[in-house]
Amino acid sequence: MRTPMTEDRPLQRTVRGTYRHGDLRRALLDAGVALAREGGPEAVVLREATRRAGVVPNAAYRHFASRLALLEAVRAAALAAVATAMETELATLDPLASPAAQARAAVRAVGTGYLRFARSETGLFRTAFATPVEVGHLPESDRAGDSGLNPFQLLGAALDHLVDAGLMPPDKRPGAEFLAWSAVHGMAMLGIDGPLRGRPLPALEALGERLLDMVEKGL
Amino acid sequence: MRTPMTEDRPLQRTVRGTYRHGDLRRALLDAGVALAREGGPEAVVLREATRRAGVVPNAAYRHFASRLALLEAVRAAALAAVATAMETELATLDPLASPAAQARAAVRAVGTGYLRFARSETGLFRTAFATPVEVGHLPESDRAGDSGLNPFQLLGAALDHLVDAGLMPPDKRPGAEFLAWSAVHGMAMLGIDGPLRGRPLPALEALGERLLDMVEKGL
DNA sequence: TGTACATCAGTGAACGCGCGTTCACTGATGTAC
DNA sequence: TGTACATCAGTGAACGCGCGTTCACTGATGTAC
Repeated sequence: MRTPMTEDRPLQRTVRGTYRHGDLRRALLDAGVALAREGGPEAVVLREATRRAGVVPNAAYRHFASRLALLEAVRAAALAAVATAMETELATLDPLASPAAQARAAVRAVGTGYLRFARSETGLFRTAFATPVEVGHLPESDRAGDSGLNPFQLLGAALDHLVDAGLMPPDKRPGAEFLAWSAVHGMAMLGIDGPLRGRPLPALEALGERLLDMVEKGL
Repeated sequence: MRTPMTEDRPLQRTVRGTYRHGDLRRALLDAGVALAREGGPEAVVLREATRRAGVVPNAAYRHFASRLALLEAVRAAALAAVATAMETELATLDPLASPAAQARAAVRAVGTGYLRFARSETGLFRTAFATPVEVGHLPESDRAGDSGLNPFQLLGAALDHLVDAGLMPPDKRPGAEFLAWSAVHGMAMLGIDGPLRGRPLPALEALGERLLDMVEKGL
């Protein structure tokens, strides 16, 4: 039942050789992200992270004040990963299209990136958005992608372009990100927890497109 | 930190007097529901349920095969509560309105019921919809409200009426419940976990209305 | 109507588990002289 | 360039916790005769 990764880590302690680890903070964070990827936020277990880093459990306390502090750092990394997924989707857009077409496509790309990430990186997605607690605040940049924007800001920017292109009345703009986000977030969650779980990918993609149609028309 | 409820329950064991409990299954289920109400699915802890029922921990195994079986029963009860909330909202509708107006209002009522339930009974809502595992299957009726329909079926029925009233093209009907549900579910979740948490109630109600506008227009 | 007995709901005691966290320590590093 | 020493990253051992679950039991109930 143990993964190979878990299994051979104890060796690493021996393998390390040096008393100092080098960059334990980084190693713990990486291990935490891997755990989140595999099992969501509740899988981010301090002792397991130290095991994977090849270090004694309490060594973690040199770098994180508590399990929650580690989780919060992992969460920021997960948010950054979502932002990157969105940016990847945005990068596929046709730069030659009209501004209006680009604006619409950007909103869709942001939504598609979100949905795809939720599907392919469910554990990280849940860590980013379905973590009950939210405590310490880290530098905002920890949650951002390459563009320096976090997922929420990327959506906001796309909606701004929609207004700029005359495709959305400015008076509808305030709060619109919550409407678009709700739709997409809900579908993502229904695919994880709910009635959409386990549906074939093409069906999910098609449903996602219809959802984005609805949002576009409804905004 | 202990609630009064937790505190004085040990007395109940003494108070009971009888060796047989009477209806322990019911008592455990009620306790489980209370726990879910207070803290969501992860708060449904077998030992605590038995404590509240005034009984020794392993007594639960006469009535539930495992902690998960209890959780599943609680989950069904939570789903039934959501259905009831929807039905309550549906009952406020004007029966004199035109069929078309009624159909539209019914869809909104279902959505509003869902959103309000998520807000007022967050723990039960999370238990109903954000429970990671889903194992044993109970009688479908355990998940239903007074009408005998579960939340999903209530939404489906409302959408059917929309088609009947000529407000929705029949070819758009298949899968439409997933679109509507996504929107509403997403907003519910953003209000629990996400950026909408803690917003003032009027703002949330207004956002909910706008979301339902979007769904109506977009479907 | 009274008694013997099977049934089974609830008891008592114990298990192993992995967790987060605290303590006093030891050993490597790098800085001040 | 060489040595003394402060710093602090990682160690070792232990804690208390509450959990789900198993076992062999005991006591009340209701059914068969």
